Amino acid sequence: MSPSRADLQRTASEVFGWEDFRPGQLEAMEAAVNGRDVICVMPTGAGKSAVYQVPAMALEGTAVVISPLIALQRDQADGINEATGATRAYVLNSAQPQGYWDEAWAAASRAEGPEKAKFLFLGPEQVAREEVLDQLRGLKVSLVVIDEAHCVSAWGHDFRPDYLQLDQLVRALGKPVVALTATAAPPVRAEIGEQLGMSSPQEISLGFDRPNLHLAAARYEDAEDKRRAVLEQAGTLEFPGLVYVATRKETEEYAEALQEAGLRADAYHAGRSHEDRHRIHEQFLSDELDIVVATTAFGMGIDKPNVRFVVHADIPDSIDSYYQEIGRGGRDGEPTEIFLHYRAEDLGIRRFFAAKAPDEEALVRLFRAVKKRSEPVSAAELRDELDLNPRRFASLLGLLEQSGSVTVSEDGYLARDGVGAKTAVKSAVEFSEQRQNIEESRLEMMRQFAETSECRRRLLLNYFGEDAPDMCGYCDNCERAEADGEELGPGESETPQPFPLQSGVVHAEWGPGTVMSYEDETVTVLFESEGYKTLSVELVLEKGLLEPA
DNA sequence: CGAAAGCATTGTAAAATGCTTTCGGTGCATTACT
Repeated sequence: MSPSRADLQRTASEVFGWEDFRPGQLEAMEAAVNGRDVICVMPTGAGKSAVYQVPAMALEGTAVVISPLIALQRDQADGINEATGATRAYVLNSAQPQGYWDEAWAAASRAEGPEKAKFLFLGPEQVAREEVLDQLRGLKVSLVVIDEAHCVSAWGHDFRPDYLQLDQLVRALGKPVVALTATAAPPVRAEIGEQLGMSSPQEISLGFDRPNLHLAAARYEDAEDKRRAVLEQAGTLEFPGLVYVATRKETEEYAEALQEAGLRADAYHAGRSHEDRHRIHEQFLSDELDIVVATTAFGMGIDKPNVRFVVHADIPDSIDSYYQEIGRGGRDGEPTEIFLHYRAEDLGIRRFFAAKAPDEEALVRLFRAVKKRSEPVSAAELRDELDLNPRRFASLLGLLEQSGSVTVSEDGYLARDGVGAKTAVKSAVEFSEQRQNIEESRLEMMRQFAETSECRRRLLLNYFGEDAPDMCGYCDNCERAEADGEELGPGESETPQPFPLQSGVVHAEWGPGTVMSYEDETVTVLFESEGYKTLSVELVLEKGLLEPA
């Protein structure tokens, strides 16, 4: 029988010392113990870990936790082992000796008791290994947990393509999936569900509003003007704070300039040594640094309450990334300054990072290798045969699978009947182009945030599918409007809103979509296959561009 | 896509101009070296 609400509460209290739950936590836990897939969207610090840790301790068997960073896995495992006073969690990766793996497998196979492993932490790369998957199949598994689940869509396609094979794990274990993330706009949520092969997941979203973050932005024509403004501002805001930039070189340059101004600043990016990265992280946590200037490398797993500002010297690639980064500010609920320094040219480097066309020649070879077999073939066998670099291989195979030319089952990959190499490559390329269109439209939404003259908080909340008042009163645009004596009460906005927010609409060319926001006499619609499109409300009405779905 | 570095041109000396090339993020695992 599955654990009851009272069982969950008792486990939380006895094992972890948590006496009460925050909103959404219990709901998510109950769904999981009752065998339902869950996508749980909660800000960091809202107790996301509890959502899987409590059910995993209350259920029989071992939870398999997939997490993107080994450092993050260690933190979680240490927390569990400390709370339980025993080794209940194991972190498995290539740095561990065989003996440790053996010990973990043995501990997971034990009968329930104080020595049984209740959690195994792995990265997607480990789960993609046949022998690891076989071992997992042999265990009694309670839950499959995907931590930082937005990585599935952000990293899965090229950077860490093994994320694309997680549906194999889900299928092989046949247990409820708990996907956890701090940010996920509707298309990201949809992709998480799809990539993980979740069946009608329950979506639990805790609310995206962070009222203590003061949102503001400024636009520049000249790069040097922007640089000066960033440095000047960073010196006057209350510490500690974060400055996000696009490149490693910029982290070094800004950090140096800030040091020369007498501040305790350092540069953080993935090119620095492990020692430096660790030291900077520690110094930031203990308030020994005023400012960390960082690329996107700095962030996941940082839970510091008193970050007083988050300044972007370069625009991020999407509102999802932006929200994630600014969300590291003001966790203590105190007023926190969030500022975006923007130049239209800065969008260029984001386009560059997003632009990756698949290798058609390699796609042909891979598809032919699958097609010449009448029986399903394993990924490992294909990889050995084709001698492609492993990363590219996984990304191409994922593309063939997602574009529908290759099917995957527990036995392996099989070409779909009647599909030729030419068609397969064509669909894969089209699929990849469509994904890029969506990426481009997400960047376009970020540009809209940067350039808007209306309430920034409303734009953010609408992006995540939440309703919001016309004006929040606590962003630069609202303050300017108030100073100018503008007053926009509800329903008084000049632009007509022909379709309700979040309602379904259909466009003749772009198909079905969802109304996300109204802004400056335009309406933004999220189309399933095209991403975000912004249309003039006047034209929509005049030409009948949208029909209610 | 855009910034910056590298290089050649200009026209008789040095530095300024303009064209071409290069480079740019995120982490796992693995491998070849100290």
